[in-house]
Amino acid sequence: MDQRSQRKQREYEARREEILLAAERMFSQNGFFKTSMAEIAESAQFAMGTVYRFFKSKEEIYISLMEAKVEELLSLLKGATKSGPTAPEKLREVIRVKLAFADQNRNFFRIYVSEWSGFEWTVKSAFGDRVWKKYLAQIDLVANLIKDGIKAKEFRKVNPKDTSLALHGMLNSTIYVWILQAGPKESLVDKGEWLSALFLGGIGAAKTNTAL
Amino acid sequence: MDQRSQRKQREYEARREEILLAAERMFSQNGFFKTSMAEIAESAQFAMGTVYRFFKSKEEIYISLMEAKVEELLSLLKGATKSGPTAPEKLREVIRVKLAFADQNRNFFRIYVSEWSGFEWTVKSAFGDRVWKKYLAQIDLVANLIKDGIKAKEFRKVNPKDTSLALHGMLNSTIYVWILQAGPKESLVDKGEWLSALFLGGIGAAKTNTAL
DNA sequence: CATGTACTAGAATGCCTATTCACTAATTGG
DNA sequence: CCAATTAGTGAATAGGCATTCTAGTACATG
Repeated sequence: MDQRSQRKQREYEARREEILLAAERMFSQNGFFKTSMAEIAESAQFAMGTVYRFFKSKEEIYISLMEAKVEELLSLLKGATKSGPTAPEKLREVIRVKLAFADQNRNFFRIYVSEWSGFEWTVKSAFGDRVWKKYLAQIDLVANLIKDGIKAKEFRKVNPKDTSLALHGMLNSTIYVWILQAGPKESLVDKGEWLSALFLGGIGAAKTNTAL
Repeated sequence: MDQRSQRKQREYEARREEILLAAERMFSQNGFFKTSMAEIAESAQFAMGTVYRFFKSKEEIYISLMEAKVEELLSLLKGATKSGPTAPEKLREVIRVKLAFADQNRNFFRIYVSEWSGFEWTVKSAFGDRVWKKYLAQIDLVANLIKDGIKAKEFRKVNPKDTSLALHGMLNSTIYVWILQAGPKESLVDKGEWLSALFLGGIGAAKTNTAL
């Protein structure tokens, strides 16, 4: 009996997951508005009525999707900020982790980067708000890392939050164009090294910056 | 007779312009999909039918809007790349110009940054394609500047295109968050200096990079 | 078995909104 | 001042799509 209901529970989750995966596929192809519930249902191999047993609305699907992934990324990044001994090393790990995640989750990132801000229309809803806050949490996380680095004199004095923001922008645009253009050959993660170098040392021709 | 038709011409343009302005207002508030033709018409103080005398479709309004602005920005940037004597100085000017433009065109930038890529759904149409190309032209413009700087040993050896892309990402995310959060007090352009410094010298604590 | 319960299905509903249309008002040239 | 052309109007049309509803099916329970 308990066994039974456990299995049920698992199956329920599995189905829910399948719907989310299907939704991710469709959203990443056509964006939120141009994806219809019929398409999601079909792609998940369920009837529309069934989809509605798992999610109250199309928006809820979308938000669930975003929230789960953003959370996952956030926790990965948290791990990264605890990796190496010095701030620069931690930072490099952060960059690597984000790129690797993007590599692994192209569909999601397509949505994420292209609509991350397109929240205009959702931000008001309590859910969208939560996702947005988690995005800001990522920025803050790295901002703190930078702050520590400054204290340790590993970084020069900059505004941590602005700097973190700039870094994320750098990464996002790199990721986005990579997703749009790259075949599976080029590795995104490979760009991590030089992005780190760029961020740490800048583009200037000065005597090699040894902060690395 | 000729005089008359000139005046007509001018008035026609003026009305068209008003519609575009109204559309910009609405799109920047609610995005493309959540803005209805009725709203645009009302905001422009015309009837819907009239709007359709000027534009074939909602999409055409949107694209016209984007195209005009992107073009303007592109030509401003072109000017900037011809400003100072050295590449780093030109680069600083590029950054300043883009920030100033964003400052002046907040509504547009709200759309631009949040949907720049959201072209998923339009990119196929010939128009959207043109806009996208002009965006890439901006990237290339700066990439060339960087290439020149490398030749002149003012910059270290980097991949110009990737670097340009990273710079634009940095700027875009900075701009976007500024638009979302700032009251009119803080000046966006003021951030130009340190963004230049960040990009040229990085965040590392090394001996001051004198490329500036 | 008989009966209730949980799932699944996909057609029907109802709303929303881009676009068109039949009409009125203005302008123009003679 | 009068056709005739052009500009402007907003209600009607039409199609799309999120959501709901009714009905059928498997499965569990007693």
